Amino acid sequence: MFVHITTDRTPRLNSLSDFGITSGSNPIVSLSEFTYPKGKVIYGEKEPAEYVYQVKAGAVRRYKLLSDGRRQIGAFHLPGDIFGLDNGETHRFTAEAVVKTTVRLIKRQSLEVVADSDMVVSRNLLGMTTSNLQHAENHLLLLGRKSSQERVAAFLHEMDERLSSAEVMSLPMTRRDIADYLGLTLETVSRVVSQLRKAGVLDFIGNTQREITILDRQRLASFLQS
Amino acid sequence: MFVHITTDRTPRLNSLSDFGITSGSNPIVSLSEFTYPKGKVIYGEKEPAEYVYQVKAGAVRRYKLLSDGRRQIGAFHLPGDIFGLDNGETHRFTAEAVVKTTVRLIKRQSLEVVADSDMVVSRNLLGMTTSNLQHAENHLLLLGRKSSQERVAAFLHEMDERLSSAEVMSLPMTRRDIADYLGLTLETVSRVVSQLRKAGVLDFIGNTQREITILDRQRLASFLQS
DNA sequence: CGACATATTGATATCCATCAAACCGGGTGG
DNA sequence: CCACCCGGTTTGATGGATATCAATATGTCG
Repeated sequence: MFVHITTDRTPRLNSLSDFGITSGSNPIVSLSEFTYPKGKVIYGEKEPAEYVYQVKAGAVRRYKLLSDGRRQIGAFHLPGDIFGLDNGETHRFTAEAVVKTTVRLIKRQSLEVVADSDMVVSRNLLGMTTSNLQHAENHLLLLGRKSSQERVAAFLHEMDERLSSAEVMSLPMTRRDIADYLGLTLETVSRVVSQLRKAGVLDFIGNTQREITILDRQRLASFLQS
Repeated sequence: MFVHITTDRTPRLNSLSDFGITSGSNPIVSLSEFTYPKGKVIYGEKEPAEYVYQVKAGAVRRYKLLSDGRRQIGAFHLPGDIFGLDNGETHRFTAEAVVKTTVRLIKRQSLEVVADSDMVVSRNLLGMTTSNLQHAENHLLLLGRKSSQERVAAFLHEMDERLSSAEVMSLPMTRRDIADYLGLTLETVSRVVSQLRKAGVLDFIGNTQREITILDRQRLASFLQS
């Protein structure tokens, strides 16, 4: 269906460790790079899992859809993150570029071949899968039992840790994306953000609603509930 | 904190394959059995992950708690299921016996030692972790985006597949357990079950509300939404 | 049988969704 | 450079699904 490796791809020879995977023997495997425009599907749910990806620049959302269009985003992937490692023949999510995004990719099969003989790589795959699981498990608690305030606070806290450089975080995703990650509507997300702003917990920077500073991490954390 | 291996434990020598794990060399590792009464904690969140468990008889709930008591059950484990495989030093959930439950257990460390040299075992660990992840991913969609009817239908569908023997399924868990699995209240679960009963989709058997027959799988599936 | 846990059902409240309008910022083209 | 458009956001008014509170019914276990 989706041929994501098109004409302008730039194949490179590289090492697994550049992909964030340490290897005992550190063999050379082929890596390539590709850039997707904003909104482009990188792979679709149930498509054969041919590649594993690492975000080089930009952001990716990974989601499931119900037949009537309801969407649940399972995770956002930011620079450095690896995604698409489904340990199976097909992808269980759709992956889409949130903004213009450059990824590096590696053939799943080549990774598996190495893993079969290299215990270090094999352990790495298990480790990555485990951290995906851990993230999903925490998200279950959020989706099943937390209030809208707690959800938004948790999201901001997560993003603050992951992409805040120098006091300001620039959210690549829309309110709708955030809502679909948190199991809310975009209006509810917007209202809670406004509340937090009025409460002096955060503020917008300059003239955009995507650039946010956390003014009071202490108080933000107090909305978290653990 | 919790010493779950007490006096009456029955250590046995056994093979990994009896634990549902195939191994290339199939070495002998020690397995023991233990029985927990209804409601007993098997291990607590953040406790060191010393053992991996397999349900022999009974049922287990695995959950996280918020400080104010809100509970999210991540999974139920039924006979044959393996749980407690957290691939890390500590457990990320609390595990509790839903009813009187017998488990077999294996030292995590011994499993890891084998996995380090046996690629087949190693792949098995990855496979189990992946299926946990897959279950969690589907549950994210349910918790984030499905209606109470869809949730209860999905639960009944899951249980029908997993523990229905000969037309009748006997649910070991209470309405509260089901609610905490589905991110609902026990009253809402009860109401939806009543609806489904009035609609002729299911019925109670004999004189209990825990023994259920699905009368119309077709119609149950129509509540599922995919 | 009695007592306690669990389940059902009803009445009401609450949080969040939905519907709707206005606003804002960025880009485009006259 | 301004006017307009368009995607995204905010804010308001209202509704609805599910939570909460409460009473009754059912089931279980000593």
